[in-house]
Amino acid sequence: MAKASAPNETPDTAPVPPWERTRKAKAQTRTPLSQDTIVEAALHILETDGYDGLSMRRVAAELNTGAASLYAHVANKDELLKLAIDRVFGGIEFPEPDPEHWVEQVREMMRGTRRVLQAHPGIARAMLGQVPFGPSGMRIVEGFMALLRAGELPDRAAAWAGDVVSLYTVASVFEEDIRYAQHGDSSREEIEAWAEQMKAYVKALPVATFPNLVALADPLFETGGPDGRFEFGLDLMLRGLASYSRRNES
Amino acid sequence: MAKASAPNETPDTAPVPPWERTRKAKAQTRTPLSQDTIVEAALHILETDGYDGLSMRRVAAELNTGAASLYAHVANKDELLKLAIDRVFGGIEFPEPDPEHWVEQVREMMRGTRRVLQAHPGIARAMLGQVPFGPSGMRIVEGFMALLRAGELPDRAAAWAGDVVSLYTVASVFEEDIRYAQHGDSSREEIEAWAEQMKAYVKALPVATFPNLVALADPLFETGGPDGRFEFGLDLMLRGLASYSRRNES
DNA sequence: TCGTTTTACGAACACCGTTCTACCCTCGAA
DNA sequence: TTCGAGGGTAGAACGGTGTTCGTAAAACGA
Repeated sequence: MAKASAPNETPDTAPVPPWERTRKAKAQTRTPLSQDTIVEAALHILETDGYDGLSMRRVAAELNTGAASLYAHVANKDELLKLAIDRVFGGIEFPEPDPEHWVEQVREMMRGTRRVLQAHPGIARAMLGQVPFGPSGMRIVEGFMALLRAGELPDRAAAWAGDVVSLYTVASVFEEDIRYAQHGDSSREEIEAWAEQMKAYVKALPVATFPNLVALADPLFETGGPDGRFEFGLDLMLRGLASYSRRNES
Repeated sequence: MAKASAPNETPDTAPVPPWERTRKAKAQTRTPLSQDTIVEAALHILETDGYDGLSMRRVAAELNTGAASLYAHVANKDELLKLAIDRVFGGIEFPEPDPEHWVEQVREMMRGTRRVLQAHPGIARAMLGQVPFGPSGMRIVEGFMALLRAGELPDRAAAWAGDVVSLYTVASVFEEDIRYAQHGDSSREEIEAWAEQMKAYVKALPVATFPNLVALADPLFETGGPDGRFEFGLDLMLRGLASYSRRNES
């Protein structure tokens, strides 16, 4: 189809002369990169390979291009992560504030946030320390502030609750990501066997030295389902928050 | 003093022949590496260069040796981090449990933990996802469990509180580490100017779209001192915990 | 002293983020 | 239509990472 074959598309009879510069054969049609496609590729890699699997070269390979090409669309890896985060924020939902049920609404929002983060392993790591100034991030923070204010918390309590409750939520997912990355190769049975081993180890500790650890071995290693611990910690925070509410909802 | 000079200690007159294998000049006496010295070097680097500054080559350079030498003493970087964590745990203190004041005791222990972690930037990152099975870690967890049980919490609440309260504490320090790493080159004035800029940006948002953000701009960007937000979140958790206590301490 | 084991360590491997340079393509002006 | 500017692509290279391999040197014990 080409009017004139490019040098490295020489007919089969003669190989490319070695003095010619190496240049990858052109795709038939050039589908230009864009920030969107790069972010989507990054999110896909996060899901399949986790945070440690995300490299610029990996993203470029996913898009069948070279790593250097990405830099025409994103300033650096950090910016790519920020864009990915804002994309993820777009999946978080929040309700219209209902002052009678603000505590449950905050709870549900954090549950939903957690689920969205869990769908993108590694994104929690990138989120820690980031100020959510992207368009979706601002929307989420506004929605969260609205719920907290519906609870008639003092302004400072509402503002800071946004920080600490979301820190806890993100950190909780991040810790799970780490755990998953450490054990991703193991089967569920292997992980459970390992946990049983740890529990047996704790139960066998000398009671004189570790009376409380031994006594709490069972609940310490009780999983409580996928959300057990997260829900408990969130509940602690919400109980504490409720005690600040002028609505006295507790 | 040497009976026979090693090849690369040829007298000044003749340089070492280039075909001879390169080998670093021997130190006069061989001070052997040890796990301890490696861990100490790692902790020192964490303090001066942060988590991102910690590489095996950097540790080796600190000890005037080659990175490969470290692997005779630690299995890998991950093990080095675990050892460093347990060293840090050794600096955490906890009181003898006093049932009348268990809430304040937990608060103080978390404050102390936070200070110890802050003294080793980056160690918080390494701690997330780790089960503290080193000798110091077990001691700390036992001490923490003792405080929680002094509060007559249900067993599950005590066990899980250990997880979620320490997760929050470690995450809080980790987030600060990230923030510091992002702004470590900036002066205090520059950081404050940047924060003022962000506040002005938020205040100037359209009120129709972001009524709650605009209304909370001041407290959102109020620092509350170095521990303000951490203390607030910890307080929420402790209030929530107290509501579970059979002592009804709240 | 000698053989074996342990420790040390350079080179190399397979990766990383990013920059530099050259090439290619598109578009607008002359 | 041609030419030049600008933007995008992408390989090579730079300076880095954790780790392994193979070898030299030191330490240890018979």
